[in-house]
Amino acid sequence: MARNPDETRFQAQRDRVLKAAAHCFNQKGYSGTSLKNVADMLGLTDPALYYYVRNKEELVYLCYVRAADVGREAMQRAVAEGGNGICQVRQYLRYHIEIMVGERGPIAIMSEIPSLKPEHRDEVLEVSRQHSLNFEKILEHGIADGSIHSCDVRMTGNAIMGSINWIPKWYHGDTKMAEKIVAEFPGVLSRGLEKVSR
Amino acid sequence: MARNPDETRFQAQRDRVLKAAAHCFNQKGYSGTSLKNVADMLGLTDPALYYYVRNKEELVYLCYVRAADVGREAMQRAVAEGGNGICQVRQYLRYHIEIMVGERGPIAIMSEIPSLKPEHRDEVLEVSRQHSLNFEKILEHGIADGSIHSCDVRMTGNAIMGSINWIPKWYHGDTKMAEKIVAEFPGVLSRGLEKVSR
DNA sequence: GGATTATTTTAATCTAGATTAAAATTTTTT
DNA sequence: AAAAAATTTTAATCTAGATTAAAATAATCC
Repeated sequence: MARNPDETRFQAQRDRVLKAAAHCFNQKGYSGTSLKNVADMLGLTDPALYYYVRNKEELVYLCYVRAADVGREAMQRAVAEGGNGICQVRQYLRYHIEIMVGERGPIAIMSEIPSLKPEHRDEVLEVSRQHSLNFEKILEHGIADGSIHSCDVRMTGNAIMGSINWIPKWYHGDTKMAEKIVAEFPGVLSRGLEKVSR
Repeated sequence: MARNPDETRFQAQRDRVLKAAAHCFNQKGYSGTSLKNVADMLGLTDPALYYYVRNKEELVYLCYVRAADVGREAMQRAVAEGGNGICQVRQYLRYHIEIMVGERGPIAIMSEIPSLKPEHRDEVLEVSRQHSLNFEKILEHGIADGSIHSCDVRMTGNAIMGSINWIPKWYHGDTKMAEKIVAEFPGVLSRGLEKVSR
């Protein structure tokens, strides 16, 4: 029962489980996906999943942690690169979206946070709140440096995050489409922020 | 068992059921809400709901039909008013959002379409596809009349719809917030579309 | 190649919550 | 105010799908 000291194989397989689960949750909805559905995608039988997660709740939780990590990573990269506010926004959007529609995907939509057990729910909510705050900071930074139009950063952040969060609802792994999304979305979402002479 | 000839009372109560259900689904997620949760909100007991809907699947279905109606209604109003493309977009956004955060709300997020039975699923998908197409038409109209920046209407539409669809995830009925959303969102979402001299 | 550990399976449980049936209550009608 | 219709309740079922237990297979280690 104790896991392999070098956890590489276990971790890799667990990651495959999480991706399969994210795919199912995004496509069929949470209630619509049984553990059997997830197992089938991997050529396994449902009880095998319990080798990788304690239960279904933890499966969802881990999917969400993974989703949160992706967002944080994208934002950190963008901020680390520096540049003015609008530039950081664009880079963040680009990185986040690239990951979502790329190899690392699918990333789970956080639709069922309330179904998580309290500790998990609080953790995920906190992380995602923090993510929003960090995005708002970039916006404020951009307003201060004159690259972003003065705006309500809370509402603007909510609007942009909503767009991103919803992507997995309509993007289903078509690579042709993926390129288009990566090419178009950052622009579409950031154009309204740019400060321009009118 | 036969319903009252003037269905007004029945319909009104059923509408209350649908609103309560939408609220629960949005807050607790679909799997996280039992019929008892919905019934509790109305001071009823779960089997009472079966007087208004055939089963849980139909409850979800009706919530989605209601959500779709709201979107269609908002768009029809906006289009009927005429004006150039950007103006219609703004009006549509305003109307749709006003309804979502107003008295008619909460409106269910369509997160569980795949869980619907085939006929219902197909119908809801078709209606929502049509809604997207209609929005794209407005965008094209705006591009043609010079009020909207040339853009990929599919991606732009997806972005804006995503923002709107996600609203119920973070808006939980605070009226102060509702005013802010109505005041800010249409602008935030449409600003990037405006054709401006750069 | 035998022993130990890791992974998966088959075969049972177990349970929340959806659903149904029948009875009770409330409302409306005349 | 009795009868009929509408609405809701209480008390059982019924079931899909999550979970557990024990056994079987596969991989790794010495």
